[in-house]
Amino acid sequence: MTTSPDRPRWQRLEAEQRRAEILAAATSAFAAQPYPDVSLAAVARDAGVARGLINHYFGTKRALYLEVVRVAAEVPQVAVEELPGGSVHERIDAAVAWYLDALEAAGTTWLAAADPQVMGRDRELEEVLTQAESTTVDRVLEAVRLDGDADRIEVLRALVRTYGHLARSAAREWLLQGTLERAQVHTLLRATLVTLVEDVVPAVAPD
Amino acid sequence: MTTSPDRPRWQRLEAEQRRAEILAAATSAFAAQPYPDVSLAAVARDAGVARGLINHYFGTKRALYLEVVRVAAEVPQVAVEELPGGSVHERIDAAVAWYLDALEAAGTTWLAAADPQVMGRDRELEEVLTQAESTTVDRVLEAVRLDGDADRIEVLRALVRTYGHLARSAAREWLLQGTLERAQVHTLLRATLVTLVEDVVPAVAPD
DNA sequence: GTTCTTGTTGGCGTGGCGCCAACAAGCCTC
DNA sequence: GAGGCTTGTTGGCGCCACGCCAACAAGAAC
Repeated sequence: MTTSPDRPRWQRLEAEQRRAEILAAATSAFAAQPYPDVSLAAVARDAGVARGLINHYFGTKRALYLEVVRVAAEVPQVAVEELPGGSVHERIDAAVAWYLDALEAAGTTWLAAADPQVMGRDRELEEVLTQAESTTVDRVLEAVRLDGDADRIEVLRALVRTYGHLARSAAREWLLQGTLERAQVHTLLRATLVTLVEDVVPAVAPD
Repeated sequence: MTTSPDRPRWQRLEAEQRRAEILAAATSAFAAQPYPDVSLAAVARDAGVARGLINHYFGTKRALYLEVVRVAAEVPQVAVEELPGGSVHERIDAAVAWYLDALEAAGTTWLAAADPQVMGRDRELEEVLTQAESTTVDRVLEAVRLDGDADRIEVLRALVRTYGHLARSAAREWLLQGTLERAQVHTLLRATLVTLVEDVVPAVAPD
């Protein structure tokens, strides 16, 4: 025998850590292939773990996927902490720079993972993304100093959500496709957000 | 026996028609549930057909899905035919109205099925959507009278693609979520497209 | 050293997908 | 109008992945 017989065949980790390792393996798996092509067996092999353990921690394959998306969607939020002072223009410029910094740091992982294969007609997934999105949206509203009564705030949120799609799309063109450069994306996001705040909002949802 | 014994047990259809029926059943199935929850057996039952026939026409489940997306993504393009004359502002306004008309007519089906969020790490699906998207993008470039050499055109296309995500997102807020009204969406799309053409493009990709 | 907790394993049962050979509906030919 | 031919259509077999569960053992507690 080359290995001593009393050497543990597997290591007992803290639940949280083992869970994190599985989640990491799953994240890269789901980032590399579409959902149905990802086999839990492969994820387990990659995480150095028995396949059944994945079910133990996450229950179902779908639940694991949702968890991956949930975590990935929250990545850029941690970077958004303190808000800069100054005029709205300055705050917008700083917020855009933040966003791009956060993306550059996080790598392309979240762009790949946080864009689910199927968003249509999937209440649960939609829920996860909407939830993760709403925090960021409110941050942006705060950054551009927009608020209002209950009716107005819903319209403002909707507008900012659409802007969010523009932003993510631009980030993809930059980081994944390479069709735009960072400076170009910055210009695009700054200009459109200024238009949104100064032209669209007054016309669409006046105080 | 209640049925005459020489009555055919099944009807022989033209390949194209049978294919269309299966595709219709699949479309509503994929619109109703996430991919892995859709069983070909259920689709076959819904289409009144043997399960094996689906494989005969589409090969694999994934190929069927891609076909559904492909068809759904092409819906709004048929409405974009003649371009209006006049100034760029007028053309933009008309193009936006077109787009909203087309969506209103097509119903919410394509928004659900051909979700623009569907991007990430899936080369084939990305291919399908990009392909369906490119025609529309070039139409928009034509509408706003933008063109240029090979280098510049790629940047312009990328910019318009990001705008497309904003537009689809706004359409969803309007038609699916009900958080925005048509007039508000119109204002948003007009203003941002004007900004894109008059501010962003000159700064990002000058002649 | 002994016991207890619980993280971890391995395999069984089930269900769905891909494939294929046989069947038959409807057209063509004589 | 009978027979043959094309090909749309069926039904079922084999395989693989997932969900579940009972047993195992690593490491802490005492």
